[in-house]
Amino acid sequence: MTDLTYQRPIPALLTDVKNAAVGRLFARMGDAGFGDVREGHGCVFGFIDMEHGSRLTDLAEASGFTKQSVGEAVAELERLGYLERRACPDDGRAKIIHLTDRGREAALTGRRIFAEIEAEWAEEVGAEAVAAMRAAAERIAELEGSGR
Amino acid sequence: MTDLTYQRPIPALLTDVKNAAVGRLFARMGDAGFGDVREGHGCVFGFIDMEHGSRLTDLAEASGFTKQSVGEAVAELERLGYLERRACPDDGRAKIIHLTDRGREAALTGRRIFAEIEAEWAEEVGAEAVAAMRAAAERIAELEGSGR
DNA sequence: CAGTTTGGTCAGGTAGCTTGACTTCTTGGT
DNA sequence: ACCAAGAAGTCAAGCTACCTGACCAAACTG
Repeated sequence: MTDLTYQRPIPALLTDVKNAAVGRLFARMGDAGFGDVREGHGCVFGFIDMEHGSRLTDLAEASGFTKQSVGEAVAELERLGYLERRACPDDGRAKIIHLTDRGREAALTGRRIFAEIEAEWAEEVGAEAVAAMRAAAERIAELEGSGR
Repeated sequence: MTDLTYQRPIPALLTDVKNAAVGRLFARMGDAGFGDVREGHGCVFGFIDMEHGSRLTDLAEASGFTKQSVGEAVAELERLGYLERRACPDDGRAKIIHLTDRGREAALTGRRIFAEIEAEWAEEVGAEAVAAMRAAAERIAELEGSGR
């Protein structure tokens, strides 16, 4: 703290900010009546096609997790009433994962809360700063992602 | 990707950027001959007093992990030759954790690599953008940290 | 209509943390 | 001077969120 030349390591810094966001998110999800949604469910809520549903494989591909991991999240969310799995009419192997009404409500609530969090950060440290952080992060993530 | 109104969730975004940094860090640590250093060792390297050493409890406090977790990292790093635990002259319960020469070398190498990574990002997306990202992240982390 | 690929599931394993219980030593009140 | 309370560190056990590997059934491919 007293060493002016010391730069906080970037992973620790980003993790702190992430945890701050996650903490706020789930606190408010709980307040909104979605206390049973966990962080690991993000691979579903974050990537599912809210209109037409998605396949497990596509959620796995998009989220970067394995089919098994996403499958477990889906199974739990189905048990909790956020999802339904329906047979795919075009492919006897596949199932289409659909949000239920409650699931749609939860997904929209989550998005709303994320927007709120960024808005609050904007009040606290300046809108330009938050926008700049997001923009830089998006560009870096994109660059690194394409290099994989 | 095609939905222009969709904002990538901030935790996923920050995690991607963090993982990009971590990936580069450990690849280069390996190249530099420190292939046995793992991410979990950051709670030591990131917070240890390089001159006078640190106590386990202080590392735990500073890093935000439990004493047990930090203790395990310290034990492993001691086995690997990066640290030494010496009895504390002022307190018979405590031990002072010191970096060995090799440990100091590793710590400095890590810091150098972090600086390199940010410099590379600066080339790719602009120095102002990276600086803005860091500045915003630091302010947010500080605000959230103080509210705990 | 065989051979390969793909969607999804089942089983088992592991890394990286946690909480809880404990020992040893220090500290502060009386 | 003593004893209660607290702090430093360790041991044991457990949990969570992932992973890899093996597999089945259905679908494409020639």
